[in-house]
Amino acid sequence: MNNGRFAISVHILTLLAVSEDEWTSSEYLAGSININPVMVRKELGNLRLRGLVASKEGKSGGSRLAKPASQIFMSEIYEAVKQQDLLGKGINSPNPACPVGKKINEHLDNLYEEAEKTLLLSLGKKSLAEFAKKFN
Amino acid sequence: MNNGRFAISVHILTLLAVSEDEWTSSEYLAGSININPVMVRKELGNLRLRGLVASKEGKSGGSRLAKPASQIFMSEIYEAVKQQDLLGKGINSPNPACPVGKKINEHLDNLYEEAEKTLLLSLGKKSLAEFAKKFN
DNA sequence: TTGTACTGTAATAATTAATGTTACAGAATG
DNA sequence: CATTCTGTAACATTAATTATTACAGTACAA
Repeated sequence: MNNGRFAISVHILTLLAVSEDEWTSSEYLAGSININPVMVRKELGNLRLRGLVASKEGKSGGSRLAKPASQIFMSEIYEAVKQQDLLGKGINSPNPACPVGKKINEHLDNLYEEAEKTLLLSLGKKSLAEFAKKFN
Repeated sequence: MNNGRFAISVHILTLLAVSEDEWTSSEYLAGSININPVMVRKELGNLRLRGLVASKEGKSGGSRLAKPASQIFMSEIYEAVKQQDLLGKGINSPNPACPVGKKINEHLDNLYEEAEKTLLLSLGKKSLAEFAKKFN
């Protein structure tokens, strides 16, 4: 899982939650996170795809939450950002001639899947609204 | 967290669990995992440090579990391998002039810590013995 | 006592992944 | 119709991961 992007996405969404009904520019978001605006736009693109934010092009455009912060959960952000599995799915190419090598990826995948379920359960209890409240 | 190394460590330990009372060479382990023996030795070094394996130098040397597979848990392996935190601690340097930027790392850290606790709880339920049994 | 089969580890190289940057087309506003 | 935004491609840079070579040291066994 890509940990840096999770932090960036939460940061973006928190800023949007704090000024929930304004269109915020990528430039402004980038300023708070201290990264390049293009990185922010890329991340916004992903969050948009996931239905977490909406963006408006053109002058006085920007981005805002696509739904109330109370209806966005950390598990959604986690899933939006992750591309790979938590502990790494089938990275190695173990020796198929070895009884352990032959089957290990399958069994590891099972293990990862279960662990991830637990993690999502935990993250699913925390809403963005709750998180953003800490910054008042 | 370094996902590839987790897979490698579990693989190594599973092989050692399967032939629990033999000294297994890094060459053999590397053959099943399909990576370089030196990588295996590095990983063994780490596992040794954590008290999970014992190694013997010299001819007819090798490695074996330092305690019964039934007393080794996936959470231990996870902790042995991880160096960084699950979702990535304080990677960015957010703008301290922004009320959100100023405090976000602290709040993210809290979130990560809790999530990781849950994960460890889940991984702590699975022993290496249980896992290795799947390969019979 | 010496050859052999191992480990341990340093140094370095190669590869891959993550992050950052520049550039510019297109949209909406005022 | 100039301005201020977004969206995205293409590319550059940096960092992390993984692999390799090399060799000293240890233990066994003939």
